[in-house]
Amino acid sequence: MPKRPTIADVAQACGLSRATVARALSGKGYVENEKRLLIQKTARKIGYRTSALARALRTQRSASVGVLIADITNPIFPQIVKGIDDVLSAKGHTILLCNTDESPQKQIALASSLIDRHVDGLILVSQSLETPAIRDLLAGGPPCVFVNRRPFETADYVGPDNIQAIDLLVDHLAGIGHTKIGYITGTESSSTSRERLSQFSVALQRHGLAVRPEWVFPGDYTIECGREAVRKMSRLSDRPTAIMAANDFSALGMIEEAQSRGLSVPRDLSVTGFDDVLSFSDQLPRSLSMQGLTTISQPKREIGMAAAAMLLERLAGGRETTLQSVILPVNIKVRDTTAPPPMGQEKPHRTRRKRAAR
Amino acid sequence: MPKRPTIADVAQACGLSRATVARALSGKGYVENEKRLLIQKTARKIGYRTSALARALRTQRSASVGVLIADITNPIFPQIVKGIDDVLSAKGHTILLCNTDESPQKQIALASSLIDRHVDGLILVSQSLETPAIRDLLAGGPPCVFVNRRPFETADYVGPDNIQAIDLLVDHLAGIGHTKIGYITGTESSSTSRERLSQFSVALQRHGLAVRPEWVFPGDYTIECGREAVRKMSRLSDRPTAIMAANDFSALGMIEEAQSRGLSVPRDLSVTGFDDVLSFSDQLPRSLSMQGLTTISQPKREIGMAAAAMLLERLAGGRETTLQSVILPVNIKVRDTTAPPPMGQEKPHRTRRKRAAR
DNA sequence: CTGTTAGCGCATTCAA
DNA sequence: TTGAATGCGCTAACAG
Repeated sequence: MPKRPTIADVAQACGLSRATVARALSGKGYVENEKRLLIQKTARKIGYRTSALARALRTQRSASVGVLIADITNPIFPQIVKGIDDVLSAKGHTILLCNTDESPQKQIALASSLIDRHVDGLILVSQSLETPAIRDLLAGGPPCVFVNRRPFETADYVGPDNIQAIDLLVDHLAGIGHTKIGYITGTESSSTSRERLSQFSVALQRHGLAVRPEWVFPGDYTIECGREAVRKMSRLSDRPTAIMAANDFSALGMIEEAQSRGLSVPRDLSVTGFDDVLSFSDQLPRSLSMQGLTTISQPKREIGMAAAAMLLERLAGGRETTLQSVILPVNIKVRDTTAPPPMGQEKPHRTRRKRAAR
Repeated sequence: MPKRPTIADVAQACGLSRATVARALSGKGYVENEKRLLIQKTARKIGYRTSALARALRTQRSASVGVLIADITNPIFPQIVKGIDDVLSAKGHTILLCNTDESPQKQIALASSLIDRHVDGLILVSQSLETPAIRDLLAGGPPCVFVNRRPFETADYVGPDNIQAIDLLVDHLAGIGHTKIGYITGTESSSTSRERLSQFSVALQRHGLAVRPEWVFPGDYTIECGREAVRKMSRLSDRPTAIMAANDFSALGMIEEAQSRGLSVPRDLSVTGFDDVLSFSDQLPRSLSMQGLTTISQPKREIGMAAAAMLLERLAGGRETTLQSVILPVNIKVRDTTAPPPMGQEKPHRTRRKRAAR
């Protein structure tokens, strides 16, 4: 393994001092033009590559940022990462991407590792931060921006507008006549999940409806929890005519279980999702994609870009900059899994008022 | 921004020398047990974190490996990355993941950046390496393992068994009676794509069939190229009864365009894909997922794990270890898009011989 | 067992 | 404009 050339090697090859070479290569400081050219040429010739390690050690800046994601396998995350990547690489930062697998242990191990590597900043996507250990760690670490889940109020944050999202869904369902609306939650620990649930209640009230606790099914973003919810529901004597799921996977599970029990979606039961995970299907005709799921589509790439931009700002401005919070608007995709409730059971009625655009 | 504590700080707080502290913290070398405990405690107290930067600079090992992927947005890659991550993080390596977006410029920029950061190794997933620049760069860089595409023979490589895959597909189609089989290629520059195409020809011959150049449609892994292929095909007087696509997206494009022209898939035209991108749909009943695509499923996670394991071996053994190549077996998923050819046009016939399992 | 010393490769001050 | 000298934080001899 041939040792890689250093500044000293270039300097020697040129008969100049290391300092001069360093200046020539970094572009900072005065160097006679002719020598600069010579230096650059020989550097290239002998295959010199500047060591980001040594530079970072010296300058205390690594030009890298760490990104923690909860599950690389979930289709919404790559899109967010792409957004982050697009703005960060444009500014010369390298992103170190790590997958925490929703595990607090991995979370702390990876965050430590990134901090040890002197990342200039951290972007935490959908991290729950349940343990105090991780919070202490972050407190002593570089600036960090939270995406999708906000562990505490005083933190830079970017996320979709959950309030608006729930409103859109409830308005849609109530608008086509549903009065008996259920809900499947996400995991307890997710701030996002709590926020959505609480807005669910608010939105229902706006339509003169109340939350029925037995129609709120605990979930965890999996297909299985959707199935389970339908099983539970079918044991009830008074059943909802529509159920909103915390994400698309739960919604798919519901649809499956409902169908296997002879319930037709949306005729007997309307179902909504969240995330629009199968969004590539927009490129295909309806006939080809699976039954179109009525769902909320979040601006994934924009969320990533906003988070990256926020971090850059913080990196430039230091700790003093005031805390920020960017909430991005979402869209509802009304497709095939929602319809008016079964006749004779509910009468369609008009929405009391159209909610103002936000 | 409070400067982060260094070994010197811990040493001072303990009234010991830096060397002793270093030994205590790294666990190497002799340190009196009592002092070791004291050191560890104070280190924790003042929030000391060892600088991976300085250590890497000193030891010339960064305990990190760079992973380049072609498109983080394509569902097959996250799975591969997960496999890589699983074995690498278990060994204490951090993975630096970068997205080249299929762009040669990004590819070279990112590879440079990773090498500059002294990654111990590189895993290149589906990278084309068209430019000599990148090949020179890699030649001077750390050990690297190629996944899915192999730029040259003398390289560590992990990938799916393309030969077997094509055989499975052709055997399946020929087995149900097709004699007129077409093909949509992937991008020219991909070794994988070339390998598959060449095996396509071999497999056809084995069934006594010949490749018809006008039935080989150039493609680029997109939905659109699938549509285009069907358009071209429909201008032909003598048409294939089955077309194999280089990946699932092209296959979807074909199905769409075929249907919009009033052709029924699979009654009038059989279609196969490659990758099994919608594999999560296996968890759902057929009725819910989109029309089940007959396709090849590769062991994505295993591919990632094998690549990581190979790199680790190379890191341990040095350059001397003999070059390796791991080819992993694939599966065919026969679903709803393939059926015997239209009657009267082709007669079902028996496969000449069953190909031995590989 | 512990401390002293000397770099890893680079950026940066200060003199020349 | 250039060169000599210093140190970022750590590890690895080596000497005590």
